[in-house]
Amino acid sequence: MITLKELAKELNVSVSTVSKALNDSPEISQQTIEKVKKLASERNYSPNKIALSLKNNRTLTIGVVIPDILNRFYATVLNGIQESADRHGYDIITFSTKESLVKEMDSLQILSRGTVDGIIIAISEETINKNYFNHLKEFSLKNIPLVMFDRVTDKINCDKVIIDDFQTIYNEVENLYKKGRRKIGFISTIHDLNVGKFRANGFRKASYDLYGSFDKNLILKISKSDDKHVKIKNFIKKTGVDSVISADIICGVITINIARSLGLNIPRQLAVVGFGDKTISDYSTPRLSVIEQNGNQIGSRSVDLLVDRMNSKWFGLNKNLNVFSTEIIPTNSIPGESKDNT
Amino acid sequence: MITLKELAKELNVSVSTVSKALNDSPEISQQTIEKVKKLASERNYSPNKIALSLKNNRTLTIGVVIPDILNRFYATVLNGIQESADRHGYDIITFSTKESLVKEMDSLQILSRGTVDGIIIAISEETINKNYFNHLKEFSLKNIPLVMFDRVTDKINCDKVIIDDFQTIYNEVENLYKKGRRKIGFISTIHDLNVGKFRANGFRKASYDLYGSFDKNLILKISKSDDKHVKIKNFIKKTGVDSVISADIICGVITINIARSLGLNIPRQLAVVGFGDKTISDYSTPRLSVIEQNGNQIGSRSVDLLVDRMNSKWFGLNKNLNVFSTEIIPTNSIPGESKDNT
DNA sequence: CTTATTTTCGAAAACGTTTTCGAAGACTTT
DNA sequence: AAAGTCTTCGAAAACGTTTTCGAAAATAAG
Repeated sequence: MITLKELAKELNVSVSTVSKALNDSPEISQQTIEKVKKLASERNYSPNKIALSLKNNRTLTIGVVIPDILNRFYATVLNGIQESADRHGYDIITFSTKESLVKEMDSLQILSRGTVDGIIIAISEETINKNYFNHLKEFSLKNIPLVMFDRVTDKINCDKVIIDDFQTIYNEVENLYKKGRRKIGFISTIHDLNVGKFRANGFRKASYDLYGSFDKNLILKISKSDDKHVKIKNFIKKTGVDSVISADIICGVITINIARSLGLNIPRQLAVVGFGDKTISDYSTPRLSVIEQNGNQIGSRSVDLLVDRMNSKWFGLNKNLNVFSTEIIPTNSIPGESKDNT
Repeated sequence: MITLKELAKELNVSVSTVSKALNDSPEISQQTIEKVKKLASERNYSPNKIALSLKNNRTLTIGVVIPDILNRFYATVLNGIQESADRHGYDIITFSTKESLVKEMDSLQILSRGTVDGIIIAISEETINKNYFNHLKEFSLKNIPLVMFDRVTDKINCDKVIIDDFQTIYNEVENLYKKGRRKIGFISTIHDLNVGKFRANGFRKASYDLYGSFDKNLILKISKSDDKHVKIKNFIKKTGVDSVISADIICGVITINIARSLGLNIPRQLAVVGFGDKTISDYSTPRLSVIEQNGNQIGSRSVDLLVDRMNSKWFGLNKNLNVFSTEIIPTNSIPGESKDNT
């Protein structure tokens, strides 16, 4: 790493001259500017980012905290964050909390030590369950901009980016109903998460609105220790559903496979649709129709909101810093062959 | 962000006293140490990481450059890197190059500006194809430790972590042969990558060794624009294979689905095994038997090697800095029901 | 030829730490 | 009481930048 000082010594000028020359300051003569730039490029000098950060009190780095990087949805969001951060000239430093509150607190602690200009976070499952948010509140105090996505909480005042879980499922139920489905089932492995509850509520409300009643046997809750294959098979056989909505990524595919091994025709005898992403649908024959949460867009919008807020913090745009927005990203319906396409 | 200076002013002592007190220096009396620590914890002071980095010429940060974060294998490696870096007290800053040489160069350029102590990288597809590695060579010159994994090249001298693609496939062919399979097929969507070639070579060599000959029709190369379902279906029908090895993650699952829709019994009439990871096997019925590249371990070992090298650079352990090691991580065979288990 | 103005550069401070070294005060030892 | 030894602290430098301000040199004006 070559420094300004070394360049200066070699050229017999002062450090300040070198700095100004490289920044095309009018204080410096064209002649020396060229001389300096020539040597700088020979030695391929580029300014030390750490020193700049210290001087400017800006790191041009965003901290990202997600519950699990192996979860494809969060990987997609991270991808969107990367792209957008890149566009805005920010680097990102990532933490994966493994759904643990302690790890989340540790990560935030590290990030609060001056390494980042702002933070994007989806809180962990444990954090939600324990209803503990003090570690997040401190950021508001420290005046470090914060954006939450997907896993959010009312307890914290900040910009948020979410999808409308309730409405999405509601619409999907309605959709299936319109196609003549009269026994719609709902499978979920995430009923203890907020988003899981919202989705289940959407299902429940739609059932009431459409049928005038709601049969709770049509909801299948699967926990981590359960054997998914067995529970789903029993569910299909016992309830005799003619369609199934899966609240999570994997169960949709499994349902298709099981239904076929039970000799059911898809989608004629059983329509299947589930949350997921495009690639997942490749894993089943016929391809699963998926409701896609646009992870890339969620990530990208989170960065936009964060950058906005950081800018108004530094450059004092006339924005009211106490008004926070919650942005709802629409879901996409990706048609496969596992339900009736119009 | 409260600073030493502010604490010092409030306590009417010098900055150096505060610093020493917080670090339990014997120069400072117990009395003032306690006084300082009390106020520091009240204000929950923690030292600014940027300032420390500048002072110590150490950032305690590792740069990670991967081809695509949406590729589950790389996400898994990243996960392993995270965990191990965490254990060693390092943060990580990530770049996803989208298989682009330019993005790779940009990322490395940023990382060379003093933000990281070392770099872990899997080079992009374009980089391999264009055979261009100058941007990597500069790091050896700048004396920034570098570790490559998975996508590596002989052109660069550094520590490397890989799996033995050739031998893994070779063994798998042998395995199937021992179970009585006599028409073993090989499906690949990655034949233009190094690892893809190694795997194909393993297949070819094993065929020669076992059959004494090699039928090139038993290799199916699928490119990005192809319809996987169609090509695989034709392949199965035309060749009449009794077993299939998939060189990539997804084709194994698809093959199972297609075979079943063709009425083939799995594994009796067609055994299927493919590269992938545990979770992927859930997507098929019967569950796919997978050859798992231990991404977590690859990531974790990469960090270990890097930390070793950084330590010997700073603390000058007697290690010879010009001797580099290449570590081979074994693959795991995760039994599903899609091939004959012993 | 003197004075005013511009051009061109350098010294120093600042960002937040840690560390070296010197100094003042307290306490021991004769 | 004088000299020596600890104990306890502060000033200053350093890490690599940028920026402010002042000064010297060069040019222009009188």
